[in-house]
Amino acid sequence: MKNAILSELFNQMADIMEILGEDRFRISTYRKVARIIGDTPADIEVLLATGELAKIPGVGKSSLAKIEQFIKTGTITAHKQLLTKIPPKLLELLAIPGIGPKGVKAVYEELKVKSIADLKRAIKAGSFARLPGFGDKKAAVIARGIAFLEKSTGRIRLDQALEAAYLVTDFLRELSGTGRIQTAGSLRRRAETIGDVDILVAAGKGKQIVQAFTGAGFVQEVLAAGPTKGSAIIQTETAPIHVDVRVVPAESFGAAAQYFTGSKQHNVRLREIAVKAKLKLNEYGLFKADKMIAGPVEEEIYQKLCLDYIDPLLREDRGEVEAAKSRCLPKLITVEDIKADFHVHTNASDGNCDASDLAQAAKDAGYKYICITDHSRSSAIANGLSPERLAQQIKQIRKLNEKLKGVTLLAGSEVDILANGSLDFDDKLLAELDFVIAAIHSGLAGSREKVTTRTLKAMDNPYVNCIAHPTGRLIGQREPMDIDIAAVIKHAAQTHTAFEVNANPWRLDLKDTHCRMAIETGVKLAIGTDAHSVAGLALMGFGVATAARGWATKADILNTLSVAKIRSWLKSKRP
DNA sequence: GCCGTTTTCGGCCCGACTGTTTTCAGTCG
Repeated sequence: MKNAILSELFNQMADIMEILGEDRFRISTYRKVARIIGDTPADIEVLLATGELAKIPGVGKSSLAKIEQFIKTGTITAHKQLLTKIPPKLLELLAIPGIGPKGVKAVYEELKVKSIADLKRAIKAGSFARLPGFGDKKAAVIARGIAFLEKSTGRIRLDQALEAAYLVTDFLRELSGTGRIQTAGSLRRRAETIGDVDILVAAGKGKQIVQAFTGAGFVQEVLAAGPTKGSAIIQTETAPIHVDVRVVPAESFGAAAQYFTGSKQHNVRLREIAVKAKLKLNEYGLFKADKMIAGPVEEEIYQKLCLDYIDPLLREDRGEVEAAKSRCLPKLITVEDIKADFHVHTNASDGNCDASDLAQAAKDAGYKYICITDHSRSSAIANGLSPERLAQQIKQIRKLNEKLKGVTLLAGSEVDILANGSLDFDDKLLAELDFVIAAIHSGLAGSREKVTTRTLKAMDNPYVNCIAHPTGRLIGQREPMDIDIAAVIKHAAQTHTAFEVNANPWRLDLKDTHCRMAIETGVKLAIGTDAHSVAGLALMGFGVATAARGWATKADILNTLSVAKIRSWLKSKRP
């Protein structure tokens, strides 16, 4: 699949054009095309061949020609030509917080800086600060930016961002004079990774609130502190995290929540609609001439723009604005709809509690059933169960069920898909189980053909109900397998196999766009926390949010079925 | 480069904060 590299090439062309100071609208067109290609789960080659690509708004003749040239030849002439105009390493400077295209252009032309290493030397030698328009303070900002870039791994996981958000919101709540507090930005949208944490607070005295925040004990470094915005690096248990606190007047709280939740692209769409209706939309409200017609309440912004309210989870400019206009947004899955967890481990394999603990915890969470899915024998590191131990566990679970009231344990297994696509247990044993999830745990770096074939073959087994973490990625740590996602989704629909949405914030696998593709193909999703402890069950919300970001409704999610209905759904695949 | 319910040419979303300024450009979100 060439989507990622192609998206990168368009972004790179935009970067270079920015440094060269070319027309900004032209540049934003390149960025838009990059985003469209990067966002789509479908293979760009297929989209091009079927003519679908040409139909996407924003992709015009010129972009289409470049994409076609890349598919045919592996390069884009325009990209190559742009690359001759600047040293390629110069582009890495754009990642430094505090320096943008104009700054990069200046240090390149005036100081012959060609890389981050060059820039560091120029700052140290003092030549950077002597450039017109720059100075000692700017030099210090950039030096800090480079240090931050070098030590940070980039974006953080959802659980880390939430930890920071709780820390700061709890602090703000204790201050006098603060009203409503709302998390915004990519965290509110539950994007899979978070750049920085945005928190809104309604209050009159902005400067005081900002000063209190930037002076708090958890603040490591203050980046900015004005009358409405404070920006700081804060120290959490897991990582240093960039947090922005914005103070807004109560009458603008809804507009600010809308504005700062984004995404950027979603907001652009909304402001375009506003402009066409001769209105102005900003973080203070929606205005007709100078009169505010919406502001305190977020829902009213959408209402006054003649749109249905769009859930933050959908605000990515992936068709939600059109759907809101034509009143056909999906009714998204919520945690309240969830009646089960499909993926948990006990101390029989690598978990730290037993099945009865999990049953009680599931009941406490308001679930009707929970599926015990310990590892199979090939996952030796995880103390995977032998056939004998699994048979034993099934008996135990049946016995435990006789005593349980209000909650049911389903006997399951997370069965390894072996190198040749066969399963770790034979069919006779699998037939004893209520729910079988198959998973690849080894050979994840295998070829596209190999990992795809393994998964396809596993789905052919009549006892496999679900594929766990289908792409195998670990966010920020391990790339997904090079699997043909379109092919496996199609086969899942044909074989009546569900796909897992692994709720662990390290995984979120399937991811949002793949969830959407599965749903559109008619594949059911089973959300599993992959919990190894009672506390792990609480990760469910991340999985629900990921599915909802893929436009999932209650009907798409197996976790919403009653025990009776899930049993009958599971039987329908069996011989 | 893209697009069209005022347009096939002339537009294309909005504001805060900072630093180096003497009224604003650059960067960021």
